[in-house]
Amino acid sequence: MAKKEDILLAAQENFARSGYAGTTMKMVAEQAGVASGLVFHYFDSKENLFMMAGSELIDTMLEVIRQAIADAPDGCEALGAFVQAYLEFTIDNARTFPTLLRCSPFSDDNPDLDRKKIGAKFREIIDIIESILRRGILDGSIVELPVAQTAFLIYGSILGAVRTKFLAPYDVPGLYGEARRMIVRSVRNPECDAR
Amino acid sequence: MAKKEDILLAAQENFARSGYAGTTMKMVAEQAGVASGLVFHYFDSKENLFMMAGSELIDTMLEVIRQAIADAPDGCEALGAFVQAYLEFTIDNARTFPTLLRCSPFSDDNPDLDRKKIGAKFREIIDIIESILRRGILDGSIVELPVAQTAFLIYGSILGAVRTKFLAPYDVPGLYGEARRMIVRSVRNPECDAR
Amino acid sequence: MAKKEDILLAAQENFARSGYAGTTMKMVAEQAGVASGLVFHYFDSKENLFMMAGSELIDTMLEVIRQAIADAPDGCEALGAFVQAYLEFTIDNARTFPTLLRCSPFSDDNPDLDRKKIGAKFREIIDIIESILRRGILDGSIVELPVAQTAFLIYGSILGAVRTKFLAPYDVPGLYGEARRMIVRSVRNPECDAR
Amino acid sequence: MAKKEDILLAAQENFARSGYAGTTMKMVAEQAGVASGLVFHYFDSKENLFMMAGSELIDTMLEVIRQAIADAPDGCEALGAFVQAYLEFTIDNARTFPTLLRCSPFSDDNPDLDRKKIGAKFREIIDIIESILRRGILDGSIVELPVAQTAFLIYGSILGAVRTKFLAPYDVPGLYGEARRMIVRSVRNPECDAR
DNA sequence: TATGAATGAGCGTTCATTCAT
DNA sequence: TATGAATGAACGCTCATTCAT
Repeated sequence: MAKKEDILLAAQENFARSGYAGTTMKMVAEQAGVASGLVFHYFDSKENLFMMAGSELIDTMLEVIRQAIADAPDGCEALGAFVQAYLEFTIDNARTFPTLLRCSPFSDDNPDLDRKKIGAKFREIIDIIESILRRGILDGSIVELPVAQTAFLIYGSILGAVRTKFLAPYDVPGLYGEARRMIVRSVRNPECDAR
Repeated sequence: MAKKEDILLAAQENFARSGYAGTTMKMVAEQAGVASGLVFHYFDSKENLFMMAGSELIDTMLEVIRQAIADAPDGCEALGAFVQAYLEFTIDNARTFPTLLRCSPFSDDNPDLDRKKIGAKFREIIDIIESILRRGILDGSIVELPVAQTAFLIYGSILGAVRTKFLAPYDVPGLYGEARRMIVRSVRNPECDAR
Repeated sequence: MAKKEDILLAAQENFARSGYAGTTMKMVAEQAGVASGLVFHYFDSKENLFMMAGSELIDTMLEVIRQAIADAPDGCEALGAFVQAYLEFTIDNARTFPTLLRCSPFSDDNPDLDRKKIGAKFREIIDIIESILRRGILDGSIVELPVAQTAFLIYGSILGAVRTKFLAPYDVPGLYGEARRMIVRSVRNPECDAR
Repeated sequence: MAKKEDILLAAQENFARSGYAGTTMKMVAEQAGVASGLVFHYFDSKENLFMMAGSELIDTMLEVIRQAIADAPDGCEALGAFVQAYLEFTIDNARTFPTLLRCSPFSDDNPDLDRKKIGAKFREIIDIIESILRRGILDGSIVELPVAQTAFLIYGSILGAVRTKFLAPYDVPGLYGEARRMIVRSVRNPECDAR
């Protein structure tokens, strides 16, 4: 049983480092310290292993995020807490997180992959942002705006920052802090006294 | 001569559709209507073909963008024009543009690829945004903010919108218009009367 | 397990018959009756397979030769035994032996090949000849001569005979017997009463 | 016309350096400073170019050798002159000579090559050695021995020395001088007072 | 004579997957 | 549960050769 978890962790690290095409089942098996056959025994196929690796990450992340926004006093603060929790999660899981980037529906890693199942989980993230926005509009901390589009754009902005940090070869100090500020600024109601 | 261009176009479309790993040299050759050897004759290797395909796209795009922002009256308007030109370019080149996403330094397509040369061209885009921001801060149309980080974040936001439109399986009507509005809103000086 | 040996034997025969460039991995796999992937599974690359094929041959040969010269009463007789054992080995292993010719450092088969490891084993052969010569000079059965150069020349003469027999399209009956006689004659001390 | 000679020289140097399989027609064309098509225009095929390159070399060498042995007083001296001329030729043409090794019927370079025509020219070399041996036996400077086999063995010994010098990674100072001495010693009539 | 664009068969190699043990 | 031998389709790439100009 422990070996199944070893394999999943090895997969997350390898997919994070080398992408889907750049990761071989043998690499995963070797890093996990098992025979390659066992990887198939537990995970059936490379595609499935990839999705399982991503699923486990996103489940963990959703839990962390839900806790982080639970106590926010208003929508605007909830949004700030959301962004912060998301960005912190990427840092706390720096060795595995890029797998989540790669298996997301916004990724360019491998367009042939069937992302239906995992797509639903990413949809949950968007839905959380939407509900935060709605709450903020209701309580006056966020300006009137189209929640559906804005939710996608906010998520896109977060991913933009994460991609810059994890994938691009540029060193941009203070990027994450500025990202949070900028996102909040782009939706906050100026007549509100928050933050 | 014409065949060289046929190959480049076929490459741009294939890389856009199927990604780096998902595109084979034979696919490119077939779509271009040439023997596979000719692709190597002109472009030496798959990696080089990929970079050439991206280079040609980004050169064209840079030219379009520079013209678009040339006549803007102030920094804030220039930023709006920049975003609009970028997004329009992705629509006008919908069949080839994703190649640019994939060869960018912010991509997760293939981490082993050497993006040095093309990275410099993407750096140019960031630099343009930076100069727009500086101009806007000077002329009062944009609030005081750290230009380096903000430039990256704005570019990340644009890419977020583009990824949502081109890669993700969600249909979000009006996304591009809202993206422009949101980006401008996140930096505009409210005391200014622009737009 | 048995398949690994099948592959090695098939490689030895193919490299012997067709040379390095003229042998394809598919030819080897087919003759061995396995899938081509298995050849790489066991031997990693064509170059490594070539070297392994040669190594196995030379190890076997060195053993045979060392036994053959063990009981010689003097240096001159030892040299005769050496030459005879070498030549007999080429006949007993006629279908595989040319591989040894081709992977030797004296070969013109493929100058790009890294012959370092196998070169050391060929060096052992030269060393054996040197020690035989020294012994013969000491016991008076061989004339005074520069052992280093002579060892190389004797080995070269043996190879000359072997090349004539295996590679050249000339039929020269009695070549091997005459080769042995001539080599011994070229170093024997005439004042000695041997043979 | 000069270009044809440029190509031939470039071929001789490339085949010498890289062998038959390791030399491409493009390499030859580039070194000769011509388009690849011209190589085919003059030489039809790679195999033919190889043979032409070898032929030109062997013709030149045969001429040199014939002159060298013309004035020898007896067979044994003629043999010494032959060996010396051969070895000197390899040094004077160090950059091209290995091509001759590679296209000889004693080579392991490429067993599929049709060496019929060039084989005849190498046969001439063997015949020269045979006639020298016969002359020496007649005039008493060389011991009674089977001329056919011995001619092959002497040529093999010479090639052994040349291979050691040109192909093998060993540095053996004085090898050529010792080769000549050893070859002569292996056939000279001791009752004769020569050299 | 001279060019180099164009062809396409064939190569070494990789790797997801299967399966006997 | 666990191994790793075994498969074979598919890939990037090479290069001798042809041919229109």
